[in-house]
Amino acid sequence: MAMSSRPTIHQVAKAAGVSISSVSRALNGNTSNPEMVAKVRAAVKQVGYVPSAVAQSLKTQQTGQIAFAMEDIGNAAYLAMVREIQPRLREDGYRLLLHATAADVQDEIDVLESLAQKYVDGLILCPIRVTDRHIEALRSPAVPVVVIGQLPDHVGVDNVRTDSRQGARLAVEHLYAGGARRIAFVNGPADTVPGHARYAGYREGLRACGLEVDELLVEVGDFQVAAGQAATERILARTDVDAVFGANDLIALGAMHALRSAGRSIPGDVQVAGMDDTTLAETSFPPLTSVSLGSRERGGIAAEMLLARLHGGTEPAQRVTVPPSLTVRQSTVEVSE
Amino acid sequence: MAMSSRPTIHQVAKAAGVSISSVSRALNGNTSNPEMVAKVRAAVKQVGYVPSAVAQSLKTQQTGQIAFAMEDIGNAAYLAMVREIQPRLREDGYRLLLHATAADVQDEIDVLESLAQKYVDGLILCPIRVTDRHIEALRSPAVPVVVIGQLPDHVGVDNVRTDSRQGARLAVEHLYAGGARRIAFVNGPADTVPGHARYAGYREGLRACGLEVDELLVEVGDFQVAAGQAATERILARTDVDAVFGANDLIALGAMHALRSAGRSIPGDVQVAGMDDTTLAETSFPPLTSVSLGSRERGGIAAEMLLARLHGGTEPAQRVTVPPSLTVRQSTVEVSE
DNA sequence: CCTCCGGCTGGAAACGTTTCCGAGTCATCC
DNA sequence: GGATGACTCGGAAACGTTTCCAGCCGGAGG
Repeated sequence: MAMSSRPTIHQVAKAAGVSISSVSRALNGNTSNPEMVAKVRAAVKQVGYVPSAVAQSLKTQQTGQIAFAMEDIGNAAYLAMVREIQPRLREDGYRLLLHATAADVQDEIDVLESLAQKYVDGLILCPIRVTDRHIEALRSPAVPVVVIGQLPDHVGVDNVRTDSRQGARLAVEHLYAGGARRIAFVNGPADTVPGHARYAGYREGLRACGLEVDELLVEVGDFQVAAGQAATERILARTDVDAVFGANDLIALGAMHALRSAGRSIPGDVQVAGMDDTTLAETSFPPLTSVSLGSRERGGIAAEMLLARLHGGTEPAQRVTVPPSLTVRQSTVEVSE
Repeated sequence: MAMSSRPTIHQVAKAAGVSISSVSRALNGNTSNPEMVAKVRAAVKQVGYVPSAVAQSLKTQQTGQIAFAMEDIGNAAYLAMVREIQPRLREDGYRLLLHATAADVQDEIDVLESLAQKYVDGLILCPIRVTDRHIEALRSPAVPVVVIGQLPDHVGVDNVRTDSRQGARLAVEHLYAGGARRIAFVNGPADTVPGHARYAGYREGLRACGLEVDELLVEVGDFQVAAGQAATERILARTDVDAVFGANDLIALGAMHALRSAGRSIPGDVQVAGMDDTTLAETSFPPLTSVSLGSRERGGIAAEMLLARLHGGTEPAQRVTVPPSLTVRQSTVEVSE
């Protein structure tokens, strides 16, 4: 168990009868002498040498690691990103470090500040809120950072975002087209960036359809199934609806449960739409119409941007916007034109 | 952007007018002189010093990182583990590294062998198959390893497992108690450890209930919704069933879709049960009865075991078995006794 | 034949810490 | 008052690599 410590490059050098510099060169392909390479290879195998990643990092100033920080990996949107990011990074030989911040601002700041420890070569960050302290910490990060999500214009950081406001509007318009006139909205916390944008999109969509905003139709909870269900029940208790738009798929799922319990059929009596287009939407009953915010795509793009920086890209900070799109399934009424 | 490199302990020493050893001591709490500490703190703030994690690692031989390797983070069972593991590790100051092996044996071996690079202090591994090469690589790992899943007895590695065979049996017996006599089974790949065990448990359960195994009732796909749906359709096309047991929740969800399409009510006409007791089971319609294999719990235990090793635990390899339990929801018939 | 040049090799200096060890300071105790 | 001890601090070695540099050798050219 407590083996003597692993062999170092010195033992290899001794076994091969050459200097450590020659071993290093042979292993890193900086030698043209095939004999030397063979000798070193043999010695490596003989002593069972594996280079120390830490020592290499110290010398080369690269760790081969990239961090991804988000609220909670349990959230399907972040999950989709991870599933896209990890393989891409791996392709380029990077390992992935996961930070779950639990939506704690201090945690996010900590992550940003700990970058100066240089334990990773780069960071992909999904802040749920953007505070002044975030902006301050993003001013000159110790390593390249890509932010996924909304960000004030003046922050000079690579950024990939979507337009969830526009997405919310799409959903509302679709529900309207399907015949809905009393469209309820169940939101997540209003003081989060997504919560704010989705609410704005909801109102915008109503206005575009010529409908008034009726606060009786709006409820807030968090971004979870139970909250969606409870919020929908509150709405049903006080007014009539013919559609419910959930600020994410979990909320919409909760809404479906509440509606079913109240004896409403979907989409016959009430249409339901969600947001994020996660696998939950595909597999729910009935399958849920959902606004796709391109999570996978955003993850992939963020990874590409970060890798480009790490490969020496030095152009000014980029910004990419992934447009939302609507995936229509059976929880809403589709109008063929 | 390309700032001059971050200040080192040397700049701090110079700024404070003391030696680097004093700086190190002051920062690590090995100094009793408060003046010295104050002076150093001030200098640190002044030059904006943050210690290099890499250099510290090299010197202390610890990285503060732990790896978790599993098939696919998209799998809800692994997700549950991660959500349990990450906060626990974080409590003790460890960062989490994620490896998704895509069920590739070579990948898993690579992870094990790369441990010799010492880029992490420990590993939690969820192998989907256990080959001789696994066992060989586990013989004397460079850092402590905890395996989640079945493992031959003679492998001297900390191990936390569940009894999915027993779990499958529980499900079958529950379906039988609810009145089912033709209980179909939709499995994942039979050559995986879970696939094998669950099939064995299914047969065992039937036998315990005095039922015969009818191969017409058994189908195999992979552990996904679509496969579960397709497999269920194949079964329905050739025989009658009054219950379907899916080898995981995704399969069971697919089965529910297939049954509904075929016009069967759940649980009236056909009962359905799944396995893993993921959030999907809670949120599906109707909520899915599912066998819990204690994923969260196993993750937590694995984390504890690993941390115990890292804190110097030197007792022989432990094995913990988490018993399966049944979570009954509306997709099956409960018999009150 | 001597010089110059190019290619390999080995020694040594980094990378940024922690920690061992010896030297110095000060107070205490005989 | 001098020796002894307890403490603190600075220098230097170490952790395991990569890479610069100088030296060596052989071959080619004058």
